[in-house]
Amino acid sequence: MKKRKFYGIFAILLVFGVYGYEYYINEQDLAENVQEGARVKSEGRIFYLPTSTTGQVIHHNGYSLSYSEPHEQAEWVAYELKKSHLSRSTFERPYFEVDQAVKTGAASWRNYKNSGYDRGHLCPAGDKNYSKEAHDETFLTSNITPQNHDFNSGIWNTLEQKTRSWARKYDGVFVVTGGVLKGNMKTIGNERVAVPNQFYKVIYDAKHEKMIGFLMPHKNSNAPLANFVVPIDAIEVLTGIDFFPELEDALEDRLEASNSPTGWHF
DNA sequence: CTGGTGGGC
DNA sequence: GCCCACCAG
Repeated sequence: MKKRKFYGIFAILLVFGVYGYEYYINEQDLAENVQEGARVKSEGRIFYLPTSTTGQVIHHNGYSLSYSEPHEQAEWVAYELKKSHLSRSTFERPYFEVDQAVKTGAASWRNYKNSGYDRGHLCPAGDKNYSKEAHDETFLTSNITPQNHDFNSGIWNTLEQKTRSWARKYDGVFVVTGGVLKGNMKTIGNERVAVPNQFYKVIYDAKHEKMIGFLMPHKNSNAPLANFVVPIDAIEVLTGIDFFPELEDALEDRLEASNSPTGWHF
């Protein structure tokens, strides 16, 4: 066997070996994620979900959500983004499916057809590329909200990518995200899916005990992400949701209202 | 990465 | 309903 050929085969085996190991590790992670009531037990840590203003909390394998029937979308979606979830591989986009776990009936994807709005993921598919099952689960309509394409593919996408980079840098983060379902909103489709005027994202770094919140108008912007940082409390007042109830008091004081919270590297 | 449309069977 | 090609920020 020639040396070049040997190294070629060796490289291929190495690549498959690494991906195989990551797949094995991720499957173990999924099995360890026990969900009970309003709590998610993850790696020995009890993670309290946000409060629900709608009374309809649903747990999927990769994320939980609180569904607002009047707005035909989730008021929040919450999940842990582990460092081990980050993956270079990707999966083919499946078709959107109505979430059968929503007892009041989740919105149909047809509301979005020719609406001029994207079917915008709340929990991004890009955060779930560690397995096809987890990836496809993000294509339930309960995880979707109407978004301007420029916003979705613009600054919102930038924030989602920054979140992934923080998960890599800080060894995982917890994420809660959604549209602000308040005030006068446009609707789309027969089921009148509300188009939020603002979107928020709350990110919690459990390892370093720090938290950051973003509030963005529903329009694209070229401004730096740091310009959209707000105190978590401001998002709570706006939405009526309590994020991370058991941690909030201790961390809230530490989070300054400034545009560059300590510890978060932009 | 984030998404869309149109055509064929 | 599903799959494919092709498109844009």
